[in-house]
Amino acid sequence: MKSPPTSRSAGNLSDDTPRQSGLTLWRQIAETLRQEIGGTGYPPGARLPTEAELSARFAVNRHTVRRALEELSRGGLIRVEQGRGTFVAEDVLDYTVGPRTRFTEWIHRHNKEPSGRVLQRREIAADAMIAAALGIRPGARVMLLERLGLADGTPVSLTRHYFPATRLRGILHALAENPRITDALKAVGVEDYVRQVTKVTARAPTAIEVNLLRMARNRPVLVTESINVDRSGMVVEFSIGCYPTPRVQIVFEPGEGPA
Amino acid sequence: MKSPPTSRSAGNLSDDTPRQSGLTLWRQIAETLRQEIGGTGYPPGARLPTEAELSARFAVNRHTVRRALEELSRGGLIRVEQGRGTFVAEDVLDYTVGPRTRFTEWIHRHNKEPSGRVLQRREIAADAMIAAALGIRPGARVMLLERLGLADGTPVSLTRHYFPATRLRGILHALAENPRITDALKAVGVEDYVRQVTKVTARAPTAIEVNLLRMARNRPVLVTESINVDRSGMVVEFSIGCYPTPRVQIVFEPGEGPA
DNA sequence: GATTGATGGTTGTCCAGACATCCGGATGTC
DNA sequence: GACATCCGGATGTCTGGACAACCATCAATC
Repeated sequence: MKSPPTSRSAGNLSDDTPRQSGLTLWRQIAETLRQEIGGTGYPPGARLPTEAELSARFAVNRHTVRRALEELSRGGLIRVEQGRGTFVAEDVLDYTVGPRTRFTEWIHRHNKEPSGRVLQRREIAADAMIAAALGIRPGARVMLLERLGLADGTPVSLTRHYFPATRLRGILHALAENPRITDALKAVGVEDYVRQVTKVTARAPTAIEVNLLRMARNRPVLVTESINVDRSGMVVEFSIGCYPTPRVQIVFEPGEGPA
Repeated sequence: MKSPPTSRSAGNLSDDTPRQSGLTLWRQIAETLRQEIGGTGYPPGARLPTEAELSARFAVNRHTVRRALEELSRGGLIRVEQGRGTFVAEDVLDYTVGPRTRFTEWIHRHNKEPSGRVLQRREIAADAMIAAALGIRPGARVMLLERLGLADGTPVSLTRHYFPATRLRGILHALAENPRITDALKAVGVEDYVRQVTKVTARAPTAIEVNLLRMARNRPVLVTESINVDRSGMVVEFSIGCYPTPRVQIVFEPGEGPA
């Protein structure tokens, strides 16, 4: 059907994109699609042609199209779903990290409805990392709360919160009754707390995270580690949060600051 | 040479890893390598076997090995270099973002020798984004400094700094004479300055960034945007920084803080 | 009416091969 | 000695094909 191995440095894509000699095919295809998506050719949420259709259009093998789609997917422009198709990604959600970051207010600020799903709530023994963050000895009792955060029903965060059980008597009960962490802490006597330190990294998501956050496997998650202290400086919480890019991006804004 | 299509749900990898039915081959291979790298089988910087050797060892096609390596590379565990081989990644460098973040001190804190390479230093007209950040009108004169930061000779940051030229008379000359930004600002009368806001995102790197930062194409860069103000609150600098993951990770630490 | 099963369409994985591109050392040349 | 060239080895790109896994829908069955 086609000429053999195809000396790839000449000729044209059957469609509009010329085969520039210096650039690989999949990059050219990715760039073409990127422009079409950016140029209102496809609105957010719209479905792209299938891989077979695209490979026919650009007159390349399906794998080459897949390479281009993977690139766009990693960049966050599209979302690929097995058995369904590929879709243009939705808008991003700024996550403003400050001394007083609260989930509910974050989502409300974006005119969306916050909700949450508790995945775990139980007592565990502190490992070395948790102990160091909370300033307690390894093995001490720690309350773990794992929560999936949603904005208008779509997942935007996956957070694990660790509370020092001995310091905060009754925190497990309080967490069971109060969906909001701020309320639960208030119930055990912590009127106010501020974020002391936040650490940000990016990495590939785990399978579980992909599932819960409903994100593509090949997009990075932003990972934050933060320590919250009360007004007296006592550590009341250590939390690790995962956020799907590019649905969420992190904005940091230092405020008046305590200590 | 091999049995046909190979019903992949049974049998063993020729080496040590069993073909668990539920897991894809490339994931199993990635996991095996991940453990071997983690378990001191390969120290940081060590070279892994070639793709051909690995595909022979696991008795799979070279493409399957490549898929596994790509995964590890995206996760930051290894670094793949065309024509040379694949290597175990080095340690990470914490980038502590605080009100008083200075490049030189950052690197010194890690017992490394800071150095830099100026890529651009010229006057430009402010576009909308820069103007908004600096609080000046679009089109106003702005001094641009683009710099590659190195620690012990390896690139760790790529930053673009924008200074309001009319406010900071003589800044171009000062920058030409002083390698350190802190010194240059001091030369034009800015004794001290603090970071007002920092924004963090992750995205795929551009080709230029891959080159300058000597990083893998398929690892994300952390992107920061920050605004620095002097003691009176006047904006003296707006900067955009790119940092290669996982060589660099960002730690935020709010300090005493001003305003 | 609800569950089950079949079917077609779509993305995901794996194989096999060919050639391009890049790196680095060896070799040859001036 | 300095420089250019060649060449083997390594990763990068592209093709072509086969099948697996998953999704949505519709038909058949209970």
